[in-house]
Amino acid sequence: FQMVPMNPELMHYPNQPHMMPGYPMINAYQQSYLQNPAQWTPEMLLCMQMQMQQMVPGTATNSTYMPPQSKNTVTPNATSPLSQISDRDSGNDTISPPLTSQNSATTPNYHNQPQMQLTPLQQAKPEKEEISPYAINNILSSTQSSPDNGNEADDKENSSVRRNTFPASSASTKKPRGTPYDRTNTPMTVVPQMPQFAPDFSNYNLTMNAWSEFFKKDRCMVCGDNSTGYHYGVQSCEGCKGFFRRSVHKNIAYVCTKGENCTFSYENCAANRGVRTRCQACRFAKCLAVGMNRDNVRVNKETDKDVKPSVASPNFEMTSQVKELTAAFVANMPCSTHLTSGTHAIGAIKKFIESVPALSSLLPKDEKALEMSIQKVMSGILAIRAAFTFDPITFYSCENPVNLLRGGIRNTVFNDCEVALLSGIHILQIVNGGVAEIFTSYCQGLRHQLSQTHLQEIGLCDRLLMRLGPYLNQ
Amino acid sequence: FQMVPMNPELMHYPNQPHMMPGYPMINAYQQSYLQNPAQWTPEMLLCMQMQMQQMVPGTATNSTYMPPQSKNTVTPNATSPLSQISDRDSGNDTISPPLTSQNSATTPNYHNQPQMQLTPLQQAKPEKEEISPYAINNILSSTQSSPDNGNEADDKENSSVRRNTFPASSASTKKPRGTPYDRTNTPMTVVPQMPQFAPDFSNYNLTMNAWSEFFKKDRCMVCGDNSTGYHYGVQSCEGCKGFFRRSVHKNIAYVCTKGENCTFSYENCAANRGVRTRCQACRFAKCLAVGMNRDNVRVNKETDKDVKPSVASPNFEMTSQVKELTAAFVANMPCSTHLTSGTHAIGAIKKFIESVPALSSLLPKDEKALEMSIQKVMSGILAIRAAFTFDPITFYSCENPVNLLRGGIRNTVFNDCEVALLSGIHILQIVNGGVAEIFTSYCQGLRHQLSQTHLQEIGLCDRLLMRLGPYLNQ
DNA sequence: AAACCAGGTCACTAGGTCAA
DNA sequence: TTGACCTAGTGACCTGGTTT
Ligand SMILES: [Zn+2]
Ligand SMILES: [Zn+2]
Ligand SMILES: [Zn+2]
Ligand SMILES: [Zn+2]
Repeated sequence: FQMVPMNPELMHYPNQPHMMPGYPMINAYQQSYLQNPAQWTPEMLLCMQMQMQQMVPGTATNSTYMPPQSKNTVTPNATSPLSQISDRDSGNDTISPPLTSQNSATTPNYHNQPQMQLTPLQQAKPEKEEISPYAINNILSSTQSSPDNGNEADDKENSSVRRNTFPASSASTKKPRGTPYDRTNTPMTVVPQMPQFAPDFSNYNLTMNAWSEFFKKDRCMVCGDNSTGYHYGVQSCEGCKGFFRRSVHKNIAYVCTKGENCTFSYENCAANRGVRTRCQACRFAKCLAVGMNRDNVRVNKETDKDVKPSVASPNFEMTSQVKELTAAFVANMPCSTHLTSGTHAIGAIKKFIESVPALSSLLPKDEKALEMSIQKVMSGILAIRAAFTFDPITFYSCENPVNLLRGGIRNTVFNDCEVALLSGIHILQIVNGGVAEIFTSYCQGLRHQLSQTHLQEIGLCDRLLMRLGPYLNQ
Repeated sequence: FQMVPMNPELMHYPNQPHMMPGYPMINAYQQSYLQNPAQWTPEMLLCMQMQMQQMVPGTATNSTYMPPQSKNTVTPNATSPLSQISDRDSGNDTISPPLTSQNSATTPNYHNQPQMQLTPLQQAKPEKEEISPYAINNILSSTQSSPDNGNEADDKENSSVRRNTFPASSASTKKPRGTPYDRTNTPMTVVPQMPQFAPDFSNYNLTMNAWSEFFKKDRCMVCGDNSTGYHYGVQSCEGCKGFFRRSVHKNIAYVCTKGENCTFSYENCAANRGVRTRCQACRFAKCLAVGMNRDNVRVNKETDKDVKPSVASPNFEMTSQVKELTAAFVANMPCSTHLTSGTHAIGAIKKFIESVPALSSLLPKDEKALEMSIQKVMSGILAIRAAFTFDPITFYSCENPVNLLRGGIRNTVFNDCEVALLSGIHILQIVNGGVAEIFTSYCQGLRHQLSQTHLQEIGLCDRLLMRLGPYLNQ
């Protein structure tokens, strides 16, 4: 594979997406999004991660370990780490002006970024040494900030004198613990200052390399920070892990005082690491929404017991029917899976239905009739997935129903249980009109679940239920 | 290492920088600066801190967190506590006899200062106990200072009796909270009154020791006070932290009405904690300039939706002196001109100086002596041009000074006013040692100007000023 | 025995307080 | 309005038990 040199004909900035062979497409929206770390949400990051993964194998989250509940592993592609990224420039905020104060009209100096010519599918060297599990510091440690003149290659710059920043303290690149916010003008700014696309895309390779490197790291499903593995069943960072543990231990019922008007609601609040500490209620709700499991928290101290569960009923118990449905969903088509084709989808749905007696008993036994029924419900199920999970469903165009489903909903990331319930309810509506007794049970389960995880959104359950069934099939 | 005794031959005060082995060089600007705490800016202090750090290891601010495994190498070099600072008179707002009441023209009594003979690289003792995070109280409480002879190891100094020379009322060492001004409304000097250089530098060691001790503490990037850690992303003191929080919460639109006369503005902002009329607009602007992050403030009240976020940019006006200088520069040797030869340069500089009475009055009237003086300043002026304009100065090789001037500066293109001021300041330093009143005016004008055009680069003015004068002529 | 994930630790920094 | 002091989280890092 040979890197194609930049062709000015290809540059359609900013209106047209920019394409490079071997790299995913970047359009104006994505670009502006990526260049503003303050707005990053884990949903968006995961979405782009997936794009990146398809184009640049090895970018995927290759965490081999899976939480015990859901062992079915995904990892579709072989993980081949790609080019070495020069995130030397990722931490260049040691010299850059604080971005926050006066970023009004300052044109970034694109050409001061170090020049690296890397092909996207290049082979990588092991890079094994001194990898900290706290991925933040991995980013940080690679930020011996580049000097102003990126042209001259001064790899040494070991003399601490050379640095341009003010605080003479030869700051250790480690982030101090317990500091939710980044420091300005220090190399320990956590959100890496990613290289930006030059207007003429002359630094496209460099930038995309940095991004694919960034996306190699697993993200916290709650706040989008670097995750340190699975905590309470969910990829999450140390902060969200500790926050969830403390909350459950103390049995705190947070109340978001803003409610519907809360400017800190999901998308603004707990959704990204810059503001995750602003509203505890929304953060905790998000924790639950992405599937953090209270049961994984070991509450064995009696000091924790005496505190009464106050407002929100923490001990929500799934009915056996909901449990059954969720288990079947997780076993056959969990949210973390990507359905790659129509055949794949049909097979998964079929197995899913067959594992739920309450559903399969309502469907025809005949193989061919069953297939027909599945065909009828599939489009809806795919739309649900596309709307409320990270599964991109690339093989099927369902834009309209997805828009219908997502309309007016703030947090559009649902967990396995919720998606399972939505799918089950949709199936029941289609094949049975919703008259079965199990239908009511599912609806109650969904309402209950949503009241836990989406406590902000009054009436969410009703809105969702009204959109399922025949509506989805047009 | 043996301390070299003071050699009167080395003292070229005030024209030449003062050098001592093991200590950084002090030039006229730095000296006058250090001796006037009312003018201290955090940029300048940090700049000198950096110098000090290079020469006196251990002066560095090593406040960074060290992970426990690397316990071995904290104090990499010998921290030299050097002399205890006797800033009794620093917190004198409550007790305050001496300097505040009649500090009109009192010559400081240099020889009453404690005599300490310490080598700059001396070993330090831990000095760990009872360190308050509110460093002001540390300064205040350190009035339990070491005895006069630093030679004898006074590890204990537990007796509160042995106190230092300065008149000490052993009153409560705690500073009352929230008192920017004392009750008599006189300027309060929380910034400690450092020992000053005697005219003959006979107390050089003592003074430098005190300074290196002073520079060990982290400084507030906004006002130069003792910082208590990072607040909103920036090393800052409790006062600036609280001020920033309140400002963001209330979303106040400050407006500076004073322009250049404002005491908290960029050019002479900062350490003037004692000045009665502290300008909120300029303080807030400075907070933003040094990188304080609005997003770190958790705003949860909607009390203030009405007030518009303000820019709070004070509009400055050039003083007549700066105007005069700039006009002369533009008329005779503007940046757009290329000086083509030495003769050309000399003629232009001569006409430039002659058009500025404030300069020409300081230079000899005699034609030949004037020529000599111009010869002395020309190399510096040419270096300034070569460094900061597009004039190539092909007829004169000045690579080293140009590199010195440009080092660490991002935007090295200055305008006419700035180059004129730099040239003027350089001339003053060379021919006059920087003692003329116009010198201060030019420095303020430059700071002022740079704060407008190079507002990204905090401390640029100080860095530039320290490089002018004798340094440029080697 | 290596990887992983519970709980725990404690330096660190938000907001709040209230005398001045 | 200010700012020295306070308290309540916060999260990078650790340790120990469990799984592979
Ligand atoms: Zn997180
Ligand atoms: Zn909220
Ligand atoms: Zn301050
Ligand atoms: Zn002002």
